Amino acid sequence: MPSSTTTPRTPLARQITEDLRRRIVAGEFSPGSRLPSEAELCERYRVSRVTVRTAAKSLESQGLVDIRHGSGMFVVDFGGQIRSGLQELRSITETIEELGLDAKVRRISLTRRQADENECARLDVNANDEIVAVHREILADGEVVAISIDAIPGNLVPASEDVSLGNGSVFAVLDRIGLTPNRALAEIHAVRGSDVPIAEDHVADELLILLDQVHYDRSGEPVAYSKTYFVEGRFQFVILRTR
Amino acid sequence: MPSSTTTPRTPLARQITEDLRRRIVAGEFSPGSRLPSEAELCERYRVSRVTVRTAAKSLESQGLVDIRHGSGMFVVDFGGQIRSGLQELRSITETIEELGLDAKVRRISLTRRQADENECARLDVNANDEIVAVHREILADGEVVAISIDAIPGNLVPASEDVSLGNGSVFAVLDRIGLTPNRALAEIHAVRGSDVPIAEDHVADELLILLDQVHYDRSGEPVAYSKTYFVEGRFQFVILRTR
DNA sequence: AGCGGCGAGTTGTAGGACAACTGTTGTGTT
DNA sequence: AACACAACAGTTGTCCTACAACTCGCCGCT
Repeated sequence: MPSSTTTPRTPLARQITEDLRRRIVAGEFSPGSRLPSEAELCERYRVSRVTVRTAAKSLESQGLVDIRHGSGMFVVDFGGQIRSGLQELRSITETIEELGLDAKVRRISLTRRQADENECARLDVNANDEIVAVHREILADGEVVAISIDAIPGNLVPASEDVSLGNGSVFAVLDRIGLTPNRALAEIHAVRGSDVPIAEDHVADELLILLDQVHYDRSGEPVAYSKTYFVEGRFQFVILRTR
Repeated sequence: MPSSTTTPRTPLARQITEDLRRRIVAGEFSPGSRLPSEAELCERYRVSRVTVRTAAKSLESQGLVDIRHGSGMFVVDFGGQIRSGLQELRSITETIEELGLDAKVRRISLTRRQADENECARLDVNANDEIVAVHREILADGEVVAISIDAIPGNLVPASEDVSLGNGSVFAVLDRIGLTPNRALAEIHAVRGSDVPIAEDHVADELLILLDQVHYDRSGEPVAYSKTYFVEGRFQFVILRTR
């Protein structure tokens, strides 16, 4: 491994993808309307058509736009409202705030302890290895919408970061220590409130959706294992399915 | 509208995307391994690099491969097994069969009736318009894994197709009448077996995951509204979340 | 009015060239 | 021997130009 690793700049195509995505979800282009042609976007961004096309294709496979041969690129129209989908890897609080709600996080506990059997398998660590476990409640407009358990291998997190783990986003901490997750494998399950290990009394009779996911960094190493229990009816999961 | 509309051929890039996808999920390239370089794929498929790159990018945004600048394209490794994700728009039976199970469909009923309030809103049809409703059970290896209700606006389906609707895939019928869905907006809910309208007795105590989705064709028109109830634990939902 | 073809505009594909990045290999220094 | 660094080959990212395929409205013809 080289001694000094300079981080490569973000590719142009990705920058343009992000910019267009922001503009679309911000409503700059109304649903159903046609976006500027590839040629126009080339001038606008001062890049080649290849780059614009790469960005466009990316948006298409995200389900945000529809590219029609010979006709143009159109903003997908889902009855007037665009919602944030589950397939994009973003923090829960971010998603809540994008819906215009007030997001709050309450830390319930933060402990360093031995990994259990399940966590060992998911995170690919040895039995008895230490992990940092954070239990939290996520509130939208003062109402509990989700309960989460995040587990990170202890050797990845310096003890100095422990305190900040419970406060802000787990993503932010992972970012800071250079372990940005760029994909996750998520299982979806339906569970009863009484089966949630850290549930409060008032959810015992509720149904919840469990998002059971392992986050991987760009090198393919698992960096976090999280179980997030969403209270049915208080948080709407949406998936854009394509093709 | 022109009198004769010839369907355009499928773009090369899409064909290559599909072929590579099949090869990858079939295990032709082992997880973590490097795929042939773009230049090699160009020769293999006899297409330009633009086309190969378009296909590659598509696979990347599906979460199947990881493209690394200066290094190559690698099959994403999720602990050794690649599973079919929920974000791809394919029939349930196809998905089951890809997992190596024996898929069967049992039609419970097929009726033409007035659309209810919910269906009107989702399908954007007028109250009292007729719809074709199909109730089915989907079995994997003889066990019921899902119960589905599919609703299609009656004016879209010639009565001659009614009989085939209950037997094969709903997708196949929609294909035949030129209404191939190319995207869907899906909500995910957790429900009790006792809340499933057409449930058998034996699922009353089970939990189910409801996939509540509207299918749109390429022109953006809703062509089908389906509610699919999956028995928790018998069908594993997986989502690949990226970036 | 209706039909049909033409043509401008747009996306899809081709081919060649160079820039940026990665991993390895080799070389020189300590 | 161990380490730092330069060179290099291989790969993906971007650019340019040109043409093919497709869509849709315009216009003239019947």
